[in-house]
Amino acid sequence: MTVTNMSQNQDSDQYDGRFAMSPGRQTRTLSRERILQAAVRLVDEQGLEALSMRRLGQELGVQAMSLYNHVPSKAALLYGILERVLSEMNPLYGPDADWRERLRAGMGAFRQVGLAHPRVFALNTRPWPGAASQRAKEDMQTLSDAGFPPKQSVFAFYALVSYVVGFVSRETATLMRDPAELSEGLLAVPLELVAARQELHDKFASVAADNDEAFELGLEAMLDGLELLRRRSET
Amino acid sequence: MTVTNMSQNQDSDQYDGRFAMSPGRQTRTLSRERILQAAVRLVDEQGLEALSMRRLGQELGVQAMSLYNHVPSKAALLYGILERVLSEMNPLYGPDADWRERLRAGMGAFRQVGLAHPRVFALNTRPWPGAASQRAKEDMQTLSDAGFPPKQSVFAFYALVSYVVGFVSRETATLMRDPAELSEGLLAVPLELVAARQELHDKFASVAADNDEAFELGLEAMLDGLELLRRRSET
DNA sequence: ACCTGAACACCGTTCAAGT
DNA sequence: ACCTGAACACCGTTCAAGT
Repeated sequence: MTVTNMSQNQDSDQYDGRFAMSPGRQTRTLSRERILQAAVRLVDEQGLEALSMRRLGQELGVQAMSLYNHVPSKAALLYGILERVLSEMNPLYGPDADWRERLRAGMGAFRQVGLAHPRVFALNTRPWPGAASQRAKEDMQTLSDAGFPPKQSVFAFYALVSYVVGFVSRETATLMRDPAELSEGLLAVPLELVAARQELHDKFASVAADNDEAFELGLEAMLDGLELLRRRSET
Repeated sequence: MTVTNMSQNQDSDQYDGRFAMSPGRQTRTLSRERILQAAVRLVDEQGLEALSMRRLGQELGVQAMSLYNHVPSKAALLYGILERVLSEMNPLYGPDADWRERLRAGMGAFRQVGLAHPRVFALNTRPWPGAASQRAKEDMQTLSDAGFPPKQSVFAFYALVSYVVGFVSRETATLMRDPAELSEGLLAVPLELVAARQELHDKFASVAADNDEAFELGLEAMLDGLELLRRRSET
């Protein structure tokens, strides 16, 4: 508001502009990495609706337009977020695990990243980025090695991954939904329906609670079903 | 701008405002029903991103703000769209169909509405509206009648519906995606990844094509797995 | 009761300009 | 090479005003 010149001499010791930098924390220089990191944090904390270029810039102590020097568009940013999050997948199984153990681990790892980043999970309808499609290839290979014919290896993988995607998308959607939001917020579900759902939920109170158990039941059922299929196609 | 009184007499015969009404087709009066109908059509044709209050108003030959006389918010509008589309579900099975046939029909009907309205399907992470949650109850009852213990009836239903949701959301997402959009449009998938995917797709060319077959394989596997479970819990 | 126009506080992105 | 400010063409929604 007062003097604005003398920008390039730094003889004054009190201020070098570093500290006067507005609410955001602009200390290190901007980079794709730093932007994605901040974006994931913002979405984790405030949800996808809260992510705008302006808001993200602010978070990084920078003008919105500066982001475009490192990221071509918001769409690319979203894709980068998905990529970053899915690359956290880390299925654990021993070297001599059978196909069921391997696929169980793979699907479990996928669910875990969903639970770790529930508000990011909605992005998963995009084509899978590198890390995830690498995982897909591995799993299909596992199925193939286990004796599934080529076509069935693909279909069996689709079957498992469809189940997990569906399960986790319901799970994360409910995790993110506080009851208040249900009736008036983003969703605007009519009130009588909220009541009806409440009733249905009370009815199965303890039941609906245990997502882990529900997840495993479905996963094991699918694995059992696929095992039947595998045996049937063994010569 | 000129005279503004004489509002309640209607002696002028030339114009009653009906024909001077701007590009849109404002013939019948506005109503929630008419709005939802236009909204579904707009989303079916142009996608969810194209649906804005202003655009929808224009489609109906009316100012955006007029919509708020019949619909409380855009969120409510979206929910209405989902409701309307999901109410099209119509599973067909004979009166003496067993649980597998019933569930197969139920899940098939769900997939069909997804295929009929691929661009609407993304809304399905919202809590299910009346028609769909009625269907859910029916299916859980079927499972219960077939001998599944109460808890397993719920979980088995979740398992099936999770599979279908996951499958159809991948299916509709790919249906909606033209290759051009992949690399530059909304998705902004990096080019080398597009190539990699192309390669993977070519590898399984004829395979990936047949979604119907893939869907049935997974569904039957799940049903088989659940049948094993059911038999196991029959005393 | 229903429709409108102007306004508010936002968006993503382009572009010319600064350093 | 990277950052900025102003501008453009949009958003959803409030509110006072018209009929």
